[in-house]
Amino acid sequence: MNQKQATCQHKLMVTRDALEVIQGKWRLPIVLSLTFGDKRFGEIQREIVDISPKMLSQELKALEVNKIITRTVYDSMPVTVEYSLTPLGKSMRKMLDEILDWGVVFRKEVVVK
Amino acid sequence: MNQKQATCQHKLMVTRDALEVIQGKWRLPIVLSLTFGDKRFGEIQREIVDISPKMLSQELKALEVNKIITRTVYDSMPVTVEYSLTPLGKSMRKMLDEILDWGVVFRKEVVVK
DNA sequence: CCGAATCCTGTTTGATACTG
DNA sequence: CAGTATCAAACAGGATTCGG
Repeated sequence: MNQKQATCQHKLMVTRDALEVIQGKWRLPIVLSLTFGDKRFGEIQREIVDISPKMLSQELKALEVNKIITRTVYDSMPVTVEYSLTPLGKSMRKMLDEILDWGVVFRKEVVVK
Repeated sequence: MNQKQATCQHKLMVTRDALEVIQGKWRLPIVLSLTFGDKRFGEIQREIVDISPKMLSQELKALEVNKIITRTVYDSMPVTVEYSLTPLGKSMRKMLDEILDWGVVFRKEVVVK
């Protein structure tokens, strides 16, 4: 399936595409947090402790543009906004798991040593 | 093994560790390029077309510090410097594959559409 | 050939305060 | 609650020059 065109050049291209979404300090943490269930703005902010509302808002927008998450406004009083993963967002699961697994290895080998 | 402490908070921590290495425009591409075999500075530069020598040098150093790659100098004339993945670097393979796989999906769903 | 050193710029990120 | 506005700081990245 993806073993045709598996040249270094081709892989470099795909990596760049993926990096556009993955990149930055906050996007992966946000996606990760949403894998635990739909959340509201404030909930995410409380979970990712040191993110500013500005960054959160900005990164959520970027993720929405890239079709990773959806934003739903409930016209209650006060307004409630919920964020949830799209199918594409959910498809990041395996990747996320591998990153996590490697993070554990890296932590053991380098961070704590 | 990693299902104890698999809370959202714990995962967020590990993600941050991994992100420190993964982050930036060039690190993953560099590591990817080295999965195809040991390479010299110039070879990497020719493969990752639009990287400047400064960035390449800088990112190679960072990867070395994090024990992802090793730098070997051969005292030939002129000097030759070879970069290769450490075992830790090689352990990124699965993660890299998943990122690649997801990159393909993302490209199909968003980039080209 | 393999970089190091310097300088410079624009983008990213952050702190803080404020609004519907 | 769910953001926006503003201003400042940090950093990534590029251009150029230089050396062993």
